[in-house]
Amino acid sequence: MNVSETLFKPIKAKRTFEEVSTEIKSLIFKSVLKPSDKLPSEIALARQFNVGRQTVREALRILELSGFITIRKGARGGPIISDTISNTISNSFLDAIQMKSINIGELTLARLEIEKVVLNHAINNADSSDIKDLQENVLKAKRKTENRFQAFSENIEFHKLLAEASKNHVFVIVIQSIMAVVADFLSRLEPNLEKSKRVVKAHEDILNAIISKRGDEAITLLEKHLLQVEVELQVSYDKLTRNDSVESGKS
Amino acid sequence: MNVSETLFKPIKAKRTFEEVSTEIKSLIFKSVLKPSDKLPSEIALARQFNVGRQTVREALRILELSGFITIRKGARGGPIISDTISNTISNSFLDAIQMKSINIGELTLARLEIEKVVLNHAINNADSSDIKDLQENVLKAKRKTENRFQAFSENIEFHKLLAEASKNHVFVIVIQSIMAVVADFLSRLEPNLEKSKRVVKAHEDILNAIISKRGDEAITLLEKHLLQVEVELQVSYDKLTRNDSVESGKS
DNA sequence: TCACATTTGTCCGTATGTATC
DNA sequence: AGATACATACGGACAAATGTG
Repeated sequence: MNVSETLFKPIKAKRTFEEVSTEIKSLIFKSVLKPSDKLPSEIALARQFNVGRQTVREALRILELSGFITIRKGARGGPIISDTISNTISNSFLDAIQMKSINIGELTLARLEIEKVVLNHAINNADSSDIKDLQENVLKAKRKTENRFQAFSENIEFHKLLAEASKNHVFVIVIQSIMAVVADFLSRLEPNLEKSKRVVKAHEDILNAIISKRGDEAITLLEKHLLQVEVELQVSYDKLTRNDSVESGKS
Repeated sequence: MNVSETLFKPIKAKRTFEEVSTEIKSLIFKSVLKPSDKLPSEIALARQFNVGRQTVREALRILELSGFITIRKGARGGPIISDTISNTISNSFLDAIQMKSINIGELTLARLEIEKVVLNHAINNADSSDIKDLQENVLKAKRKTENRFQAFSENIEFHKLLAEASKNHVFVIVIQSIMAVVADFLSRLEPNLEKSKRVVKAHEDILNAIISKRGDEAITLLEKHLLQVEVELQVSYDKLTRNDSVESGKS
């Protein structure tokens, strides 16, 4: 009868390591524990929570995978509160993408549509600080390519900075997740300086359009840019998957 | 060896439990292990990998949190390959949302923009099977509200079905993640049958517009629907956060 | 209903590798 | 270079849960 009560009550018996991890997690949410704070060692935590070390370890494993803490080994090491959690979502995203075996066209389509929306908001909401970040990003990427290095991470970062200029955290998280997938695709390809240069140029053009408030042009440029990337990605990827007998040797 | 690959993957695959978890994960990716397959017990895995049981447990913990396996206790229990991984992303999303303390307006704005895009693709790509799923969803929700029950999960599901009709897995994953956040917000509010009925009605109208190929109308209806939900959400939420000394009592 | 076997959950002791001082 | 502190990892043990006969 009382369906509504049981509906939201997980009858799941909580395991001790889950209680420990959620306890620590909630301390982080409440900002009692802040980024770069150091947690007690495993042994100390085990004593304080009155549980075994293995239990603590599994709790720490969860927090680590969820991106709340990083763990350093050695003296003065131990669990440390992380400042970012987003790369964890990206990892989950990557897993899901791999499970669904998503192809480049599908990825590009979704990316294009969502980034257009985000760019639109970025154009309207970007302040001088955002513009400065974007300019520095492009400049750094430019210098790198001029020195005959690829600007891989900078070119990924550009899109994250655009998302941040939209002033909407949800957009930021979504774009970060998608860019992780894009980066994963890109990382499998062989380096190509010319392509990297073209990307930097495209970013520069988009940024200039944003600065001079030519919103429609910025979106058109973004569209062209992403479709161009897709073509290059597709070509390289086909070449790669042709000899795709990638087997990890047994040991 | 292959330095170029390790350049962007300085992931320390050093720890033993990580090697174990990635090994099992890759078996899942290669479909050697399929959903509902049963993995050996911890002790058996420890023997086969020639590692300790603690190491196996930490590897299983990772796989469990990543959504690849579920674990049952007791005889004939053990780790089982899951068929879905998406709820994991949603959990990470929820964590990130909580960290950034995202508000309802921000969430609705992003949701609206992204869902409009997705709906657009759903209108163009939905086949008869998608329409049938959506119709059944609305029908089920309707019956539930007529029997004076809320159609909570059905109303969430409606938006996921819309995303699936877009025929783009990336959209599906993104929408699922966002809806997890929405569901989280909603679950904190007190049940309200009238609101649930209004939502079902809105879904029905949107679905009818899709069926009769009135794309623009469908989008307009969606827009109205989401904004209406936002208003209700905001009102209820303000009421809720007024007496917000929410403390989880120890038991 | 009642044992029984299986498997996870948890704790403890110990040993080793590693980073810091 | 040596001592210290910490994570990592192994093995043994028992409790709790759960399905089977």
